[in-house]
Amino acid sequence: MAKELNLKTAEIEKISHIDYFNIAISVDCVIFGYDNKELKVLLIKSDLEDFSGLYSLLGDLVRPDEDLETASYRVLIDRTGMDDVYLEQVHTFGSIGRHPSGRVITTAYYSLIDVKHHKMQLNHNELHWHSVKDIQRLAFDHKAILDTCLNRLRQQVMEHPVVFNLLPEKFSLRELQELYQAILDIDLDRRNFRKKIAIKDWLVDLNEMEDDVPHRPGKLYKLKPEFRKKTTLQKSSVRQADAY
Amino acid sequence: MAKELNLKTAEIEKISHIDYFNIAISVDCVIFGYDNKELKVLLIKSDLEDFSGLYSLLGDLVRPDEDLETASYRVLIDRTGMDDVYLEQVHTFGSIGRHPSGRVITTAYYSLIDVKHHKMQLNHNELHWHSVKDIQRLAFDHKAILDTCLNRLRQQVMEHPVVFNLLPEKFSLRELQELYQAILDIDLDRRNFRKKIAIKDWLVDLNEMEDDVPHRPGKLYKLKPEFRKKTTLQKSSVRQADAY
DNA sequence: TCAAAAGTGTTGACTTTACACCCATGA
DNA sequence: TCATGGGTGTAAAGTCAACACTTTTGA
Repeated sequence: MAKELNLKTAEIEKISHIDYFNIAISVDCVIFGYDNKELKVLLIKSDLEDFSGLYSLLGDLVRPDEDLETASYRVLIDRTGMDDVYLEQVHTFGSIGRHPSGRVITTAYYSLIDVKHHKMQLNHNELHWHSVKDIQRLAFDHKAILDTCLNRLRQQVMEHPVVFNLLPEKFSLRELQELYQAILDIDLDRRNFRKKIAIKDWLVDLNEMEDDVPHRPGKLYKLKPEFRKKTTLQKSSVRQADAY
Repeated sequence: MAKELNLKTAEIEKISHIDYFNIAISVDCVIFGYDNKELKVLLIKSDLEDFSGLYSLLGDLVRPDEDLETASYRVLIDRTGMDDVYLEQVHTFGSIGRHPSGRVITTAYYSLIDVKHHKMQLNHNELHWHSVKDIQRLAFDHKAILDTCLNRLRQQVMEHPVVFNLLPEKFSLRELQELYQAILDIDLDRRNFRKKIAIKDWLVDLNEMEDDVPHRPGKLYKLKPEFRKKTTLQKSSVRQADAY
């Protein structure tokens, strides 16, 4: 049994490739945003007949001359106009039957963007922000992809300063706490939350105040620049190894 | 700019696929073992000229009619003879230049096997166990893949009962502690370690003793069957979403 | 003056770490 | 009888969770 299956990586160059190039590879981006105290995700109406009425994530086939990350980054730029974006690979979904038109393996990324950013503009009328909590079904296996990415995001948020990519540059601690609550779908104690954030030492006090609230304004903060970490695009795959 | 790049997932079926099938997809398996108080990984000598003298991970191209997991599982069975194996996807490496013979995107899995298992047999004379600590360079980007997988394993180990896949069915607490120490590359306090393991309630006391040690024998334990979790093969990609 | 949120500390419960002695076995 | 590891508990430090009152502002 082992014999006929025994095909070494090192022999790739020696075999006929033909049979192996019947698989397409795509990227799908779970683009998270935050608005109105809710975690959102950017979806587009599927125009595949198999999924009529359903929404899907944003993705595209990977071109032979671009990295996976370049491809996801391209999708992001195309769809949102944003070009300095947090992007993280999560998982690759490769079931045989996952795409009705043929064999397509997809690598899922999630990204975090500020929906109010001045560069932000949706390029398609069927492109909309949806509340993550309300999503029941999506086209393809995109619901599973969304769930996987949401779980990964939840893992990250208390350990790493990533959620700031969802906020405008200046924000109050209340806004930050509401964001955490939206992502984790739990309530947090205000005093404990503030203590925890203070200990991390991620923030700079801007000595400015909110000015658009109908109650006592809070102080404004921003993320310390050294914690800003957007895409890993500029670096090689070795960088990916360091990411943990 | 957005126009010419604007290729929707949903349009895959409408375009000519030709250009997109110039990418091959492979899996690479970081097969961890444990022997002689050291964490090992199974490597094969590369027979690509570009990497002469270097070792590489075990991998293979994915066939158009098999899932990613099926492909890794096939590599595992072919190379080790083992057919009930812990397997977990870690990351997909897709840099343009990562493979000298062409564009190959690879999804990395790590797996944990008992090197002393009776079914275990290496099918190739250039296939050997290497101490993870001693590995400096590997062919392709395999060192980065190994590092990424090792980091993932280290993350998993204290939270989830996975390391038992590296041990024979019966083991002593000393063996278990030595294994954790080998994986994490740190020393652990014996009393604290035993307390921590006791709290997790993963183990069954077999009421048996070690009988091959030159000192006072320790009790033998096994993992409670409900924590045995090998491959996710039998389930669909939805399962992958649950994995977090 | 009311409503809303800002801002702020302490206590008790729990978790984590550091640490040492006697015991059982085989050589 | 010696060497090796088995087996066990406690105290101190640190972390986490629960909880309430006064202040500031805008309406």
